[in-house]
Amino acid sequence: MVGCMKNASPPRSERTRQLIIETAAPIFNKKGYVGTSMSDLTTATGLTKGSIYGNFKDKNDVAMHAFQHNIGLIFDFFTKEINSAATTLDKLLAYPRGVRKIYRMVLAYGGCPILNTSVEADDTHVALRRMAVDALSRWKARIVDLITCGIAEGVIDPTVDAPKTAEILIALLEGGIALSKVTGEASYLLNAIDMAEKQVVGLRLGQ
Amino acid sequence: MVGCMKNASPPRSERTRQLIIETAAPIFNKKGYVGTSMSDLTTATGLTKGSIYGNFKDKNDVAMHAFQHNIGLIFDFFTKEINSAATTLDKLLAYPRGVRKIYRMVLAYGGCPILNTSVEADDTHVALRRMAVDALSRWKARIVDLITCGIAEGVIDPTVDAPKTAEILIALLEGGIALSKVTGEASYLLNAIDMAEKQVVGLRLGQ
DNA sequence: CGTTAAATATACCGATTGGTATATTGATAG
DNA sequence: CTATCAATATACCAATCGGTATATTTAACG
Repeated sequence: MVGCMKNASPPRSERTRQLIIETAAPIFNKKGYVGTSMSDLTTATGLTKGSIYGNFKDKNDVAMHAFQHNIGLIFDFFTKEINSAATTLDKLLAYPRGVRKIYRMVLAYGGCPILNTSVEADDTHVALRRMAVDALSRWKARIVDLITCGIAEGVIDPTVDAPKTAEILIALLEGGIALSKVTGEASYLLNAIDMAEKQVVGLRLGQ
Repeated sequence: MVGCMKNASPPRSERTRQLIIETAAPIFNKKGYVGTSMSDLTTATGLTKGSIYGNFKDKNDVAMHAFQHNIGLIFDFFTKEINSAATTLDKLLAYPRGVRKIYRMVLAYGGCPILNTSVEADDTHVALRRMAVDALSRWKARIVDLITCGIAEGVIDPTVDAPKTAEILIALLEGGIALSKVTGEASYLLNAIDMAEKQVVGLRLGQ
């Protein structure tokens, strides 16, 4: 039986699941799906294959939960940044400024999970690829919504192409992260952030 | 003995080397280094492992030559585009416009080899990573040179930050390619190209 | 033609892969 | 304390990995 569970601490299996996910998340992000082996995960977690396969169906299952975890971290961070911004323009600026705030951590974490998964996920990783695409479209939708909101408020030029602006901002930030990661030079990302910021400020109505 | 070789057709081994490199190049670009197996290469080339290992030291050796081949294709293309441009500004515009000209081919090829290698190459692929960084720095240097040239000619605003502009252009194009590849939507790249073009035009002296 | 050496194919190696069946552990309920 | 069952560990599987030693083919030369 599952027992009463008394609302106390989470069940043991749930804690190991979380341990596995949180341990696997940065590993998958750095080494990729094919580059990460189950033994990488047993070594890092201190668990055995029996424990991992008792909590997850297979490697793909672990990878997908790890990716969801990574996406959750990012979205939670930016949600907080956006919520603590007063104006619509500041909410939009939360993206470049948020990246600037945590870019060291992001690079140490292996770069952006969305782009990393996007680049690696060929046709053999359909599920992972779709998750990356979903995360991207949610991100884009948020930016578009903010721009639309800014237009409605009369603070953003109504002739602005919101989807186009969103895609450019995402391309700038994702490209900057990847290039700074590989070169070890922060300037790629920092310059891309500056450009993104300038782009957002340029949306303002009446110059 | 190696014979006279009479300057006729290239030696047989050189032809198989080229076959292996040209066959392996798009495979490595799509599936990555760890994602590509030697049996992938034997299947695709129709050769056997004996033949491949007779012409290359190991998998790394094949991958590096394949990467160099990919980089060569790109650099040759843009060199032609730049050389056929009349003015310095048109030479700079050759980058975004060149990408627009061949973006379908690039996406079908698996995206940009530089970014793909950059994202996958962690600390276990030091040599590949360095090749990607080298390609990036050569690309950046070319853009900086063109901007410097434009300033000297008096056609580009001398207050322009050349390295910063170069890094932004690269981030835009690389980000756009990766995002369009994973989403299947060309708009990411096309919008990034538009932005890059606008950025170059904005370098002009006296608006 | 036959010789020779280079180029390719075959057959195999140990190590590691993802995955599973089973044994062992550990906490909980009675 | 004991029985129970979920949770974890152990031991093993076939398949594939990168790589090599050797056999076979191929082509140029005298």
